[in-house]
Amino acid sequence: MKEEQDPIEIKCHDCLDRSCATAILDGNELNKIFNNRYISDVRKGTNILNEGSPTSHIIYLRSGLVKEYILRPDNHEQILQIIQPHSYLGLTSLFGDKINHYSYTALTELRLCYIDIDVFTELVKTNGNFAFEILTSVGRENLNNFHRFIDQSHKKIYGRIADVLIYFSKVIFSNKRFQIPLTRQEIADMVGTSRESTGRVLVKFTGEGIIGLSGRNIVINDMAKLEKISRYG
Amino acid sequence: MKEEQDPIEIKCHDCLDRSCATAILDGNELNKIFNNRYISDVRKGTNILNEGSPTSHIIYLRSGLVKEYILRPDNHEQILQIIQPHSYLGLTSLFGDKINHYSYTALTELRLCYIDIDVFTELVKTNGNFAFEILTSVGRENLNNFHRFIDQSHKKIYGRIADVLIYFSKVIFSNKRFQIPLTRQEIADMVGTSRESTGRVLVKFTGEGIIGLSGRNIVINDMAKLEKISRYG
DNA sequence: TAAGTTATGTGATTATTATCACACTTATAG
DNA sequence: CTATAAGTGTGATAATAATCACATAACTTA
Repeated sequence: MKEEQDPIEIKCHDCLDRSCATAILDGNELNKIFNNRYISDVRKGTNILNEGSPTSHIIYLRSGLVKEYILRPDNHEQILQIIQPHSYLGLTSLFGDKINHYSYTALTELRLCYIDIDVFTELVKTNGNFAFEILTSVGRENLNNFHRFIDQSHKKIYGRIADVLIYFSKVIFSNKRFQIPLTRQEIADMVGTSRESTGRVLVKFTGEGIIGLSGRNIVINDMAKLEKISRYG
Repeated sequence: MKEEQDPIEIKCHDCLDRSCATAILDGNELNKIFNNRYISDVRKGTNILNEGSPTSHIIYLRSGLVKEYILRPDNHEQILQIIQPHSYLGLTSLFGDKINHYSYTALTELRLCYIDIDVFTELVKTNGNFAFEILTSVGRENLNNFHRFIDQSHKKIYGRIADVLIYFSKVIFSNKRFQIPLTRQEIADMVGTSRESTGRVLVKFTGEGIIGLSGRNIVINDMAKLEKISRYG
């Protein structure tokens, strides 16, 4: 945990990474968060939360990428989503039984803010507009995840892998050229196939000139074709 | 729409079907709902909402069973969940873009309460505790659906069908003997397989004495075995 | 830099399930 | 109560992807 780049004087109010929802809070409320948060920088590969553990803090992701997953009975991971900066980790779990239902691991270096759960809950309960904002973002996130899942459930692996490539290119990196922060096994874990099948599909796409591939470095040469595969493959 | 059994004099406050969340509302707030709701009785097979339509009301399910589904590009339905009495339809969709993301069809006769969306939203925004309650139930519902989906995504059809049977027996009917309110095709639509495969599995289960089957009438003879299939099949 | 670990690629085989074609049964509407 | 539609069961075949077994490559770390 290093705080040099974020000296204690920078209050939540002035934080460049603050979430949209906090725009609704007044100075007083923001101070409540400020006085009950701590910043943590963690490195790639760090396990942040495990499913089944009690929720003591809301974790806000200021920078970096996180994978959200569950461990299946056969010891395979099922990756639910890649979480981007300016999101809260595990909000959904929070309002139920205060148990984390998913696990979180850092895919890159991260900067996190831990906010005390009671303070956060208090804000939700006393500020209906804030609650509404949080509701909206939880709802939207759920909808996205759900749709991705449903979508995939009736696609063949070609379509599923195409989806992952499009997702990273468009949503995460906004670039046709990117370095995917996942192993082949993890890509497989996202779409529910085997490592071998995943590799085979990537090699096939490369052979057909749809993508360029070198280890984890990927270039999408023919987005139109990839989208077609996503739809009909 | 018949209202004989529910004369206009019965206010929300005295409604036997009212939701848990409304326990948080005071008399004044309940009256706001009362003055902006209407009751509708619909029969089996009625389409209540279509995905893509704008959300004008919150619909509260007082009695009956509803299927929530989306239409996939290949014109097959994907059933997301069977909704039981005392739930709101489409809450998740509500807080985002005010567009219904799922379709709803009555599996049995229903009694519904339509509540004006603006009135409902107002209550959420002005009563943080109510918001919190709604958040909690949305969160829980999402979690359940999500887990069911993830669970199924790595199971073979035997396990999936077993899940459906267990679900109806335990969750919906609390009985080992029940009449499933779905066609074979709809069971298939719940678990993402084909009608034929679904039928074959049911016949196989019957042959092994795990269930008794006569049309839509089902008895679970060997719950332990069914649960084993759900886990390892 | 060497040794060990982790990640990846590839072929052969097998398991699982979709699909097609058709017979048969049960509802539903006039 | 009959005609039409909707729902269901069954066998044969084909498509899809998992699994296994092994070779190779790329990272770690002492």
